[in-house]
Amino acid sequence: MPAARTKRTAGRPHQRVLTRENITEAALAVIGTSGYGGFTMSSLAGKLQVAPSALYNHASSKQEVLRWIQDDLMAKVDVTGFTAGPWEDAVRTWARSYRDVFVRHTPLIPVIAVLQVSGAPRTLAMYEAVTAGFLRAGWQEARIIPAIIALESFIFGSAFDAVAPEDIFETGPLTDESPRFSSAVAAAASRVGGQGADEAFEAGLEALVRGFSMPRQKQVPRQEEQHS
Amino acid sequence: MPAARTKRTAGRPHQRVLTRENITEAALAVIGTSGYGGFTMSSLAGKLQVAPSALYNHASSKQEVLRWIQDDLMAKVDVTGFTAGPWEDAVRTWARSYRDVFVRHTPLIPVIAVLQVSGAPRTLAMYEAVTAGFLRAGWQEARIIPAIIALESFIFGSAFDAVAPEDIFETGPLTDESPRFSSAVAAAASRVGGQGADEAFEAGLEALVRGFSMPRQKQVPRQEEQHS
DNA sequence: ACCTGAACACCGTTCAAGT
DNA sequence: ACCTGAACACCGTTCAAGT
Repeated sequence: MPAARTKRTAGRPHQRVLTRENITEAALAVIGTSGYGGFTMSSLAGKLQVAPSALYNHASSKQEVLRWIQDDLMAKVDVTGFTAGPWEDAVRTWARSYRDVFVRHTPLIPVIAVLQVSGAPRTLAMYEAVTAGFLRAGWQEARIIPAIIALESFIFGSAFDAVAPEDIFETGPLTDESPRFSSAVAAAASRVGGQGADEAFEAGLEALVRGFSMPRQKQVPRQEEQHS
Repeated sequence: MPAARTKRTAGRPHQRVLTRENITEAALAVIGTSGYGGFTMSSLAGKLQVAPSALYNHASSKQEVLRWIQDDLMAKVDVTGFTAGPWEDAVRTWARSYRDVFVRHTPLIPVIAVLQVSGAPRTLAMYEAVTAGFLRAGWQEARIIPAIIALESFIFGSAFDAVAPEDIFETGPLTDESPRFSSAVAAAASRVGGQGADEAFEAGLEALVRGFSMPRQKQVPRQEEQHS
């Protein structure tokens, strides 16, 4: 790594260190090694080898840096399923990758919920791809946004759940006071397969996909052919 | 024996100020007026008219106070539907009140996700009531916990969504780059009814209820009639 | 046993001063 | 134009000293 860090890098034009891209990249590096607890403006500045105050010439606040990270991560969400194949499969692929991306970034979820899409191009691109897939599957236009929001709510909540300790439902000394719940926890834990959070996510995803793909009418329908 | 005023004295027993109940109550008062941004150990101590350091004789950390609040709020969630009537209605009542309670307390959601039920008696009582309702509806025991977790994930995510500004989906100058999404946003916004978040919540809740109440046809052996 | 006040080790952010 | 270093107004938490 060359000592002279800013000026003339092998004939290339002058490169600035503190760009949005560099800051975002450095932030992700800090978070990757130290987590969000270790992500401070000071640690970020240290990674970039500048004084903390220098960051404020390029980002208006730590919150803005978090928004940059958020939009960056959104590009990693897999929307390829929405261009071909059944809607159900596309939603499953999208939802799983969406959750996987944000499981490691749960502190961003409160940021996402407030994020204005107008300033987040990659987030917007994701929504466009998802909407296109819903239209392609024949969805009525006015129903698409509520459905996307509902799916996202489930995905964000599931990301939180995925980082919870495995034993949060162990009732310990209070088992006698919650016999049915304790028994249900034991029954769920004894099943094979991976983590409890994954099973819950898959169960909920399946319920949502089925619930949304059912013909809508007021009564709970009898079992019926859902889609060709 | 000198005036032992600590316990069991006739007349007016000495009342301690800094009990778990008092601290929780004061914390809720501070949050009610100043929000979570204004909720600090200092402001909490001010409300109780003690020095901040005094709190640490009764709570090990701010995080513990947050856990107390969380368990306190859980008692407000309506589980009455699970004792009588159809499972679908009980879930709807429960989910709506659960979301309503935590919409004003979204900063607690990361706390809840990690909360050990063994130290949260009211949280445990809620789970016991919900589990009893699922059993009453004929649910297979091993499926109950994943379904509850999935519903909770949706509820927590929806609580975040409910506090988002209404215009987060306005595409502004980027409308041309996301024509289908922008059009869908406009179509959803033009509908009657309350807020977009409420419509999304109801749509997702309905999908989940339907999806979970459908007979499962795929991998699992046949299931008995769940509800009459 | 429980409270006070000072202190500690941090935060994010601002700003005059430099180049 | 952009960085530095000091400073500001906070945090949560600890602890010796008091009663």
